[in-house]
Amino acid sequence: MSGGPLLLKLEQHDRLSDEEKRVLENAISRIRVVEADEDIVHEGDHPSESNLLLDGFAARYKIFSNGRRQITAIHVPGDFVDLHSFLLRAMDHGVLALTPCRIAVVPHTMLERITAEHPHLTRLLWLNTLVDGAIHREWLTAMGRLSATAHMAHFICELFLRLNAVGRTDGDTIQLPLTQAELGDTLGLSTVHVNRVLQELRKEGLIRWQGDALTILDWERLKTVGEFTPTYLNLQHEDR
Amino acid sequence: MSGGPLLLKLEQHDRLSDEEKRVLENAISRIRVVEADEDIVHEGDHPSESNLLLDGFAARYKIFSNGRRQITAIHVPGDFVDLHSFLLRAMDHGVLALTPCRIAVVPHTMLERITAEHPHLTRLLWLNTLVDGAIHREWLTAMGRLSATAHMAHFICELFLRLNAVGRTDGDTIQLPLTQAELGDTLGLSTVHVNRVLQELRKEGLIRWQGDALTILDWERLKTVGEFTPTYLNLQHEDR
DNA sequence: TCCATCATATAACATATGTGAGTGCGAGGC
DNA sequence: GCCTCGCACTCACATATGTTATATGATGGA
Repeated sequence: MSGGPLLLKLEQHDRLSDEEKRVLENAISRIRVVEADEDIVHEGDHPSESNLLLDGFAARYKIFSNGRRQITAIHVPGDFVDLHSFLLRAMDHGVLALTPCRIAVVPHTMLERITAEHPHLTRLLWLNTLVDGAIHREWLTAMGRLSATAHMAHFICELFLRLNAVGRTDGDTIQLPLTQAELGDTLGLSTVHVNRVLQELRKEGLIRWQGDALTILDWERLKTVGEFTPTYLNLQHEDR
Repeated sequence: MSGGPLLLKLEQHDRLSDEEKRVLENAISRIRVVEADEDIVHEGDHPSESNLLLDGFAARYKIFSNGRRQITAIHVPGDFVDLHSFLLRAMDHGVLALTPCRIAVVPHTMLERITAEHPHLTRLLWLNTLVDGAIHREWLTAMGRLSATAHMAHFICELFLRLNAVGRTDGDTIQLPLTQAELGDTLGLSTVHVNRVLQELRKEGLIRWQGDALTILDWERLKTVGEFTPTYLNLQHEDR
């Protein structure tokens, strides 16, 4: 049952047969726990297993020599943080636990077996990495063409919907366990500017953020400010 | 034989059996030609086939209501410009022909057949979309954390290597059939600033660019300026 | 041959965002 | 109960990049 969140997520895209569910659950070799601020996978590793996040928040990131950092993805429960390492082999980035994380480990040998024997399940796993790609593209357009404020609004909208899709929202509030510095690394902004932008969203009455709890106060206006349309998240159900 | 460039590209990653090659070639239903500045696929489409670029340059892009545009990928011969539509179903972006393009069309029914019958080939196609994702991540870090000049240098290095991998370089020069406005849409810059940055790279003796022909005059320094390391392109050969 | 069009190039100016420094608060260690 | 330490927050100032406008030259159509 430990594969719960992944099942939940794959089933958003398409129906799974009972056998497929069983195969997925059997693919998990063990459960791992990673402390906050530790790497789940290191850049440059050649992992022989992939990590499915069951609980907690994680981030994919790249670091430059001089310490600048860019976060390229934020992961929430149900996300396969490094499914791509199955075929890409070398990690071109690290994956960091932003909070304590509970993780289901899936050996690549099991993934290889799935690709050999379960075409439909294979397509759903492939699809999973394609949605990652779609999110990357959306982030690229937000980074390239939105103001810092709009980008922040966009990010919050996305994260809300992704958490909502795995049942991790509480009304209009979500847990956002990032520091402002980490948010800056995510959006490509300085920490100072992240703070300015947050003040603005608060002053406009769009969000409240205290401790870890972020509440969307005006969903419609936040969406407008962030020029957000959720189609790229592929949260609808289709045959694949 | 029309699948030539794709074979070339898939074989960079791993060896293809003769049967796999045959299957791929038979998957192509027809050859299409698309004029420059026309869409190869429209945003919002639900295509029933995917497009493999044989000749020409193409760009994936998103447009905002007010006309701002962001290009999220530049495609060169050998690239599958919309393989993801096989599973994502709806196009979350358009694909534009930057030059006249010759394209091999692969029906999704054939892809489905491949996933059912040819696991290894399926993994290589999946891998292809994963490399797209790796490039997206690299672009995200370049957008978020590099100066405009460094970003431009990085982009040029990448494009050079990708063209080189499919035999489309001529010594140190490549064809770069983009306008400065298109380059701006690619890098998230204004046209004016693209021009400034190009002047700088020229003044520094790093590149020459006349007409379509871009020559890298000082590869080492260009790499340094762009903080470029090519591992993310996955141009080495491994078993998958 | 002329004209319209488009791309490059440059200038003057506006502004969004970065930088460096410092304050204050709250949590956790001893 | 004190002392760090990290984090949120703010200020003054610097600068990279955007904006608007204009000139110039190449290209292709009528």
